[in-house]
Amino acid sequence: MSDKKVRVRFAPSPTGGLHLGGVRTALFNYLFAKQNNGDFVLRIEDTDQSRYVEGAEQYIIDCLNWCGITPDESPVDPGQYAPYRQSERKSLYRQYAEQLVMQGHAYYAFDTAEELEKNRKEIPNFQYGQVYRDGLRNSLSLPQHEVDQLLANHTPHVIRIKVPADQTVGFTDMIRGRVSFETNQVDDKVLLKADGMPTYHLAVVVDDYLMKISHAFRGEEWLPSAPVHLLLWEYLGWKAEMPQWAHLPLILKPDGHGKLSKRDGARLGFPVFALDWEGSQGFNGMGFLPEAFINFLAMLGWNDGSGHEIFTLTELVDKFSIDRINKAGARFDFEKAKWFNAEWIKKAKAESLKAKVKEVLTDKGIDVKDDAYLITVIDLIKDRCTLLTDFYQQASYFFQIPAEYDLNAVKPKWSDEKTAFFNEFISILNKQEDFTSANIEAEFKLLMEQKSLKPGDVMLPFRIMLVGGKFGPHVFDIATLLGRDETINRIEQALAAFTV
RNA sequence: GGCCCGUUCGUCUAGGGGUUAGGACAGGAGAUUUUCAUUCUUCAAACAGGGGUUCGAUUCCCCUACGGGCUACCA
Repeated sequence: MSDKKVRVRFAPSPTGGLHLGGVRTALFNYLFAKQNNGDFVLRIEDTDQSRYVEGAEQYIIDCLNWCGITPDESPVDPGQYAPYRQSERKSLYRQYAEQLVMQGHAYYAFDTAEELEKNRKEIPNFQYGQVYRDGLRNSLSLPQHEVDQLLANHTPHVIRIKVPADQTVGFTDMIRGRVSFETNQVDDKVLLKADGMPTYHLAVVVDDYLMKISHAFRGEEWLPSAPVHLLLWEYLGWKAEMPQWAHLPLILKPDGHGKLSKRDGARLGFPVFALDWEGSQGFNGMGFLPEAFINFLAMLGWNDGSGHEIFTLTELVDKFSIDRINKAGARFDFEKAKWFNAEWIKKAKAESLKAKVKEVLTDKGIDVKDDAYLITVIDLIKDRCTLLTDFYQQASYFFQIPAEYDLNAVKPKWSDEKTAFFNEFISILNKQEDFTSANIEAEFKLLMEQKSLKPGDVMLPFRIMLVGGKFGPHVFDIATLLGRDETINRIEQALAAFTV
């Protein structure tokens, strides 16, 4: 690999969209490529057209872009090895499949789906391989003239790899080390389907070779099919150029058993997609910062050993190392994901949050006119927001009078003295020259003492008058920001509501 | 069933032949803030089991158990 440029490919299937595991694979691919000044290639795996979802391809690109990952080569930005959609490379695959047949490493199989179904049902541990292939309808078992006849008649058929007997094939995984398989356990996988499309097995080998891929990261679920790929690299005569593989640990369900699936999101109330997809809300829509999303995804199965957990994409590129990727699957923890987001919001400058917060507020019908005012508000409240959507609850009262008050917190203990206090406070505010937080607070406390009231008697009511509830930053800071007129207005409105 | 991969607090993990087995999230308690958060302090919480190897194994090896993945003309 030293004399070869690093080229890493990410090959998502557009049939199911991009979920958590997919984005993480993309991320690790990207980190490794960038760290080695290599290329990050996006190849779209649409071999099964029947399951293709309209718009999926653009969705994948949007997801990567949202995460800050830009492919060096992709269907929209092709490089010298274009095209990058498998469906557009269809003609390439047949010749290699036929070549394998010619060399005796593959064969034509004419069995129908029903016949195979029947065998699988009736024969325990049936697999299309060396044990049963002679009794099935293929170019190995049938006489040559019959095979020629079937082919001439365009009888539907597939091309299968002929897996050899009694061999051990193995490779060194970048994460797991030596992994090996007995060929006797491997079945004759289909390489070319009856419709002429390649299966993943053929396509991935041919494309990785033609696109000069040097390293390939994929999910652990692919490990069992590695021997087929190994054999293919060997039979095609490209063994020396086979990429190095890394099989990533799976992301598991937060509860119960198995790998994380789309249904888990709906069931447990968290996103499994980066962006909204097929009617389910993504991390973006739920109020996650892409920086936080990437950060927490990277830490799911990897760490730099320092104990640090907050990293930017750039830092990740710098620190990333394959040997620090874990072997075991990681359970997805939404609480931890939210913690990452809260950390990123706290860390962010108000200015960089502005556009996103504005969008959240606008969606809720709040018209933000003054950007400088918004910046001040964001600085005041961002430490108490976990998701971007929290900015609505935390900021709305800076822009509109509370729609309702937490009356339970004030009404039971309300008294005429308190009404008098606030009426008097209004007239003080009217006369006050400097409407600063400190001044208002001083006046408030002075009046409080004159009236022999305790802070507990009037501080909370004042907050509820301005905010509507028991939350938010220092109440006098809020009053200053609202301004004299609005503060007085809110006291008056609330007084009316409290004394009904 | 067969094959492959894995196994440290509830979760994500650090560590690695001799450690009080460390951190983070979540949880408990407290301080600060006369709101809610933030922040800070603090508590509880783990090496799957059995055999080896060794003066000594959580760490290395084997077995078992458990978990996961694959076993399609899906990826």
